[in-house]
Amino acid sequence: MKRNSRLSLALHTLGHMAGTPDRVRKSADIAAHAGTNPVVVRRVLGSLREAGLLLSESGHSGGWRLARPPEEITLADVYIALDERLVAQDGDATPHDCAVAHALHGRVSSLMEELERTLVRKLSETTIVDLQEQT
Amino acid sequence: MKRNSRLSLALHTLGHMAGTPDRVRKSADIAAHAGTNPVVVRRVLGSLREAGLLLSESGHSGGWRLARPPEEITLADVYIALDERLVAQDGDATPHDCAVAHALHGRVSSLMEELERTLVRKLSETTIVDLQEQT
DNA sequence: GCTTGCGTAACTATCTCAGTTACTGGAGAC
DNA sequence: GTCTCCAGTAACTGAGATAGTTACGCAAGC
Repeated sequence: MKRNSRLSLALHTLGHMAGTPDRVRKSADIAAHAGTNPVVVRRVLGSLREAGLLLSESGHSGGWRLARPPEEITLADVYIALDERLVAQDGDATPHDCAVAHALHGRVSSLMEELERTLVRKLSETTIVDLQEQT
Repeated sequence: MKRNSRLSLALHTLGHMAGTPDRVRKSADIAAHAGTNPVVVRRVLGSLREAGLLLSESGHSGGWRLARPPEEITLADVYIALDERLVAQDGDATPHDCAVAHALHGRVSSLMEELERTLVRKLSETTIVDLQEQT
């Protein structure tokens, strides 16, 4: 897998779960389907559990399942749960006593924040159920 | 310096150049002001020269200066010249014969591309002259 | 021809992040 | 009770990206 795979892995898995919400899935099976490692799956899905999107259980017949109806889980929920930033933030927060640096930081960072808000808003318009259908 | 510093370095430098367009600057001076290395400066500004935004000269009284009036250089020009992607692209281009992966990729990547276009459009509304003034 | 500054290659140092190994502990099967 | 299955987690490894650094060549003035 490559970069930004956490969000892809999470959404891909939830997309499948939305199709058969009652089925309990093991991290090993999820990993095999996604071409990655069970530990990676547990790490990523663990974040979603902390956010209240998933439930996990140990032992025989244990595994992962949705914590609430799939139509109540949006892509934004997942994005936020993973604390992703697909829009780069202006990292130049160095306290530079330079007017140009200030003006630059102000303009760029406010622009990036606006884009970030737009992204979340757009993501919230799609639920994981929508991932079943072809666009 | 930290991440995404190439764009910051470029814009910061051009912002100063917009203030005194006739002054020729050495990469060593620029590097000192930006807290980085002359070679890094030459690398970044070299991309801007290739894009026709800057001119550079060797030897005594050599250095860097704008290739055209500062009011004709927008932040988008710089962004594009550096081939930056502040909006992440959906890297999951793996040909997965999985309907969910397909639906996911389609929705997310089109969203990201739209954001990218919005970013460039917004950046093109600001010239490096505007970096002089406080917002 | 000496100095100055860019151009560039090559190497190093960090940083991030996925992948991996190994172990713990809980929950059901038997 | 214990055995097996599976999640939880810590710790390490490896790959990739990128800034920083060193070194050297070349061009332009003095």
